[in-house]
Amino acid sequence: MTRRQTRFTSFDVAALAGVSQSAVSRAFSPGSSIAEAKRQRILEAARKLNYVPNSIASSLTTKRSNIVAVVLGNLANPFYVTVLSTLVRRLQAEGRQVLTFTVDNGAEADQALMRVLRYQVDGVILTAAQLSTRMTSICHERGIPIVLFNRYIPGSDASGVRCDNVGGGRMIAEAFLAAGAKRFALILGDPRGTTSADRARGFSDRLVEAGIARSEIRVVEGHSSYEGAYAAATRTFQRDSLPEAIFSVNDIMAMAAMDVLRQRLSLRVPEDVMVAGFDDIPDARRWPYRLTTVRQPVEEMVEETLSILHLDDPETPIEPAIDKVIPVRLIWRDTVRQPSSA
Amino acid sequence: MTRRQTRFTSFDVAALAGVSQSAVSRAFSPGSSIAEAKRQRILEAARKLNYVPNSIASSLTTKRSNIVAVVLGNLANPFYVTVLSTLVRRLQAEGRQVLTFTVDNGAEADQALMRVLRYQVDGVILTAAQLSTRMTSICHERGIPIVLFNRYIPGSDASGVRCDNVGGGRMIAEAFLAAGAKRFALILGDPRGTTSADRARGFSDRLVEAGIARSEIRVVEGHSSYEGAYAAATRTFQRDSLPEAIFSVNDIMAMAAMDVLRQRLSLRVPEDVMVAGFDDIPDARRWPYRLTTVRQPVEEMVEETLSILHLDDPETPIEPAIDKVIPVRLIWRDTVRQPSSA
DNA sequence: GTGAAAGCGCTAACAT
DNA sequence: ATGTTAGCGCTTTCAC
Repeated sequence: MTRRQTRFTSFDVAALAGVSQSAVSRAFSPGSSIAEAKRQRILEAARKLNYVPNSIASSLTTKRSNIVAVVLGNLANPFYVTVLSTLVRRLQAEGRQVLTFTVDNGAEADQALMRVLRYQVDGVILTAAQLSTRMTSICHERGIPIVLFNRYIPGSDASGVRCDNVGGGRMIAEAFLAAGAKRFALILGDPRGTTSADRARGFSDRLVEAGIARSEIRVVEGHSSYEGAYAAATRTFQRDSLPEAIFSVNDIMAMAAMDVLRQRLSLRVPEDVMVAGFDDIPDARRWPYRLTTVRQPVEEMVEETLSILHLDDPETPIEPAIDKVIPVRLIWRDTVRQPSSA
Repeated sequence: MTRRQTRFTSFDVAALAGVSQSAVSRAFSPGSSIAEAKRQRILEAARKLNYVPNSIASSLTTKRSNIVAVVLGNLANPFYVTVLSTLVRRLQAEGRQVLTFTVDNGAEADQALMRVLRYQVDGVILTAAQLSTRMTSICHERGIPIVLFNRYIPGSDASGVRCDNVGGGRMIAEAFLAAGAKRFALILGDPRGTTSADRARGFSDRLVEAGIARSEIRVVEGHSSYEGAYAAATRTFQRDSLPEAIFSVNDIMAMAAMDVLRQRLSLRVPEDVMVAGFDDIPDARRWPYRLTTVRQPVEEMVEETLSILHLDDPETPIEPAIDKVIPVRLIWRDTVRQPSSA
């Protein structure tokens, strides 16, 4: 089987249907003025030739590709899998394509972006990566809107959508406080990301407000991954010096902590140690975790992201950086003792 | 901030560098004949203007987009997350982009493909979806290679890469047999896919060869998802009529079965009931599952897929449908009793 | 090695 | 409503 060199073009269809080439173009552009009968004839001819318009060619003239780039950190954290699949489903539904990129967690996305820009993408959604301000201005110069998903870059003029990370951290602190905890541990994620830092800050600040000394909050670097947190928890937690409550800035690390507690130290959660996470990923909702956590409203965040992108009306000037913060809520499950009053 | 209408083109760079436009093109095409000094001067000018070549325009002439389409079922099964991320990493490394598509599990990918074809993609990788033979011939007509990942379409002339599903099913049967099991259950996945059917067939055939009556193999529809399998297992398995060994055609459903067994029926695995899966997803490797399973060699399967795609030399005629089957191996963990001899 | 010029397959004025 | 024409930003002969 050899490859045919040239696929059919609108000229071929035009010839077959006995019309002009521009008529073919119109037949495939919703809302353009063409007689319905003629359009049908053209569509018929197109079907015979298995013709579909060449988007590459049309992008060249319209300067719109209908492609959106999504830049992700690694997919080891199920939360970002949910984000990606929500984004893909949503964008596909409105007839757009998704160009997927991964960059190492916390690495600069500049290089990836540079490559993406060649494709005249209509917009960029960036999650889990750093971005230089030079890069954001390059995008702006070209009129490519870019929105940061669940992170912000201090001092940057890029828009972003995120959930209330600080508020979520506070909620966990309050839950622990209500359960009477006095000694805490805090498992941190990616040190370069604002997300982890914000959640940690909300948590610590609330504790300090309640009169807890900072020295009563042990800080552990979990590196945002199950493995990283598992190793760190194994090193840090010993039967003789245990915190009463552990807050992990994401669910995947909270699961690792629970595994260490229960499997290696034969401790019970929440009776011996309480644990809480952040994200509300599917895995942590189920037995044996049933994790108390803060839910990120992914659907809503995605809608908000898309609305900031303004994919429909590219003429809209890119808005001055907006920073949309979406409220979160606490999901009570089984890993934090709940005061009976609640 | 308003959007500038036109980004810089090779003409702008040429003007700034005092050369012809074609020189600029050459400066960005590795291996084209241009004096090194001149190329540097051009690159310098390009940097000043933040110029990057427009891939859309170049695709129009070269007929190659450097884009590969990946069509996936839903991402709820972590195995496909691994596949996607391996594919993305690998393709990115060689300078290609990935256009990601999802279609409902088992649904036809025809429509998605039609859309993808507009983008002159250099190749298509299809996982977890059905495809009409009409569609494969349309791709072939256009010289777009397509490879089926972990599935095949009987009677189709599309190439495919898959692991030895039948062989893997047999391995599990043998493991169960060696442990002395006599009554079995088999949790099926997507009824429209060949993958689930092949694994099930290998399993059943081996048992029958060993003298087990087909009536001793209870078949359960798990619909390929955790939730589906959890519901089915809850309905099917009761304390008074239990199989001795359960084979689930994928890990995610095996995890669901274990959860039902242990949490709802208070049974022990493997002491009371043995369980085995297929895929070897990260989650199932860990406590509390430690699942005995068949590992799919994803990296190898991806390499094979890419090599069949022949992205580098598009002139190569598309090979007659090749059906590459990669051997698998059994990963012994804790959910199947292991004869001490082994 | 380098520049001029002819497309690639479309869309968008512009006529009619 | 329809056809004609001029690009979109590149790559690629083809001369020189």
